[in-house]
Amino acid sequence: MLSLYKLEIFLAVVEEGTFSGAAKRLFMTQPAVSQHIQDLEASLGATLFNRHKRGAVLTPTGIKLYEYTRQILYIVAEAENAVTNVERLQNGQLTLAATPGISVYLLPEWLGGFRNKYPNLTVSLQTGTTTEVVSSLLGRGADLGFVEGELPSNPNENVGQVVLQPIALYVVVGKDHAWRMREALPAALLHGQPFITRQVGSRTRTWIDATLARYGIKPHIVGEFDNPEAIKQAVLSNIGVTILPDYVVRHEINQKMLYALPLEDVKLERQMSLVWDKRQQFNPITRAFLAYLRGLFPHLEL
Amino acid sequence: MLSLYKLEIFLAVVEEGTFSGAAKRLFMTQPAVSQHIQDLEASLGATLFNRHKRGAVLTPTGIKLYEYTRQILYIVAEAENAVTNVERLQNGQLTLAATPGISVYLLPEWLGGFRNKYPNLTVSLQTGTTTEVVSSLLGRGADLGFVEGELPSNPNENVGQVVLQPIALYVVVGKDHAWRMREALPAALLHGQPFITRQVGSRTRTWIDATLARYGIKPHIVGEFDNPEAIKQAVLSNIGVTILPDYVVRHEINQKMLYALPLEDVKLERQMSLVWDKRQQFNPITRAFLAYLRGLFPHLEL
DNA sequence: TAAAAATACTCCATAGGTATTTTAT
DNA sequence: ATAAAATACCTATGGAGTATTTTTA
Repeated sequence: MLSLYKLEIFLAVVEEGTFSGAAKRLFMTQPAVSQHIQDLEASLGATLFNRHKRGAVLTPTGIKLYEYTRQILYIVAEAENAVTNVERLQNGQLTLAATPGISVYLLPEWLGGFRNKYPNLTVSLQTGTTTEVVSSLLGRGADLGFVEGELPSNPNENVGQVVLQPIALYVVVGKDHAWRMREALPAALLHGQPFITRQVGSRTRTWIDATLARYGIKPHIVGEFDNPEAIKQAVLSNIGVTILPDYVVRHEINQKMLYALPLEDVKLERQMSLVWDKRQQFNPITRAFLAYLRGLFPHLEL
Repeated sequence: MLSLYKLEIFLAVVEEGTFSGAAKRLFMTQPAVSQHIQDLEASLGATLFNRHKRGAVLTPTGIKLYEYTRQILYIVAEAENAVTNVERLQNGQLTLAATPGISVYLLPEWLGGFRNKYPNLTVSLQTGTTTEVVSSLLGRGADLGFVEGELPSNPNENVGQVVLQPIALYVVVGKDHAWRMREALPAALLHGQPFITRQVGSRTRTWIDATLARYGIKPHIVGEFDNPEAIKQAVLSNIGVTILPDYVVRHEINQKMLYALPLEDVKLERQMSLVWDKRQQFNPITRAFLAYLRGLFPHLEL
């Protein structure tokens, strides 16, 4: 008998174009994929792919099966959505991927409310760069992703994106810093300042560098870290100043341990977006999470 | 993830009304069925059946899943039909059920041609009474059935039937019998004759008894066997006469070892029918066999 | 020759069995 | 009391892994 699992693997091979690519997407090994496709071919008595050096090409029979497979997996997903009772699900899992700031400062709070509503579900959270978040989505590693700013430059047609909220960023200085009482700051003052920032390659770093460079400003980098928490600690230790989203330093500002100043002449604002894999339907748990998110972001129409 | 196998088991439970009934239909044990339904319920976080003394009753969620399941299994069957290459199938199996005469004298010949055309397929043949043939079909033990005469009196709405050909029956006598040279026989002569026939309970026995009784004829039963071959051997040994379909004794008549006479005043004719389980689609191999049968019985429109 | 797929093997998880207990009428 | 389902436990097959070879552009 045909099996949905084998059909999913078949679909992955079709979409990825190679057995090894499908294996990667499905987090399994290439021999396992080979085995399943061979099983399928044996149970149908037909060849599904012609194997070439640069990947696997569907035979006419394979094309027919592909059409049916899409229908079948679609209706199966619909059935699961219709009958899954998320509240009572004992072994359900939601996997989210997010960039470090969101992951550490925002998601835990949001998840608290969700976990409260659905105590049986397991929520797991992956932290990584925007690129890592996207590839986790496309590799089916994560159900939803949260990113700050733009997506990778080559826009991927398989990735859906919707803005959740703007993120205001501020220049953040320590409690003994000369600027601490200023209302706002002319951007030019940052030039040559001891500056703590994200590691090269991070999208946030690229964004800050580009934004300041547009005004001819180049701070003096004294520290590069891969997460906002480390940057905050460095500023607390008076190693230098930085630019961070408000939510990262909210607590320290209330405690008057840090001070956040807007720039007078440069608008420091990015967007926080929700991203997902457009190629597949949301599973019931993801849908429940989206419904919950709608409570936090009423404009969300997903 | 949902699995087609579990959905098939779910469907069987719905249709049979009890777990044990489903187990019987699927040729598995009741604990195995319980296990699968529990798995389904756990993976959906929902109860599918309310268990009562007299079987399992669908919950509202169960009803929804049942509707989807029918759709899903239907389209999966369609997909299999569309892409299965029967000729190349290495491990395909066709299971036929037939009553003893058909099974021994007709099917082997028909199957010869079929096996020749599809050498990779395994064909297996079950021999039993009409009732056994039908329950094998409904229990998914056999793909198609062949029966002589009518179906069991309580007509089963799940069983499809189509007549393949009429079966002419003759009085058969041994080579030393006084009647051997007659063209035809008045039925009355059978009264009190040493007669060999099928065992009580056989549909053929019932039919012969009823047909003769309608003319007030009651032969003297000297032998009861459960298959036509044994009856033929008994007639060859001059134990008595019998009534058999022509195809059973064709060879012996050519060899002048037996003689077949029609009755002058009673029409001895039954129908041979093909029967199947209307509740499910034919699988690809069964379809191939039906296509082949159409070559032998051109009027067959299945 | 290099990337992709197939093959060979080993190991473990799951599915199915038997035997038995629990449940509901 | 009895039929149905659940539970407990054991076994075996199938699916996945690693290591390696074969194929083909």
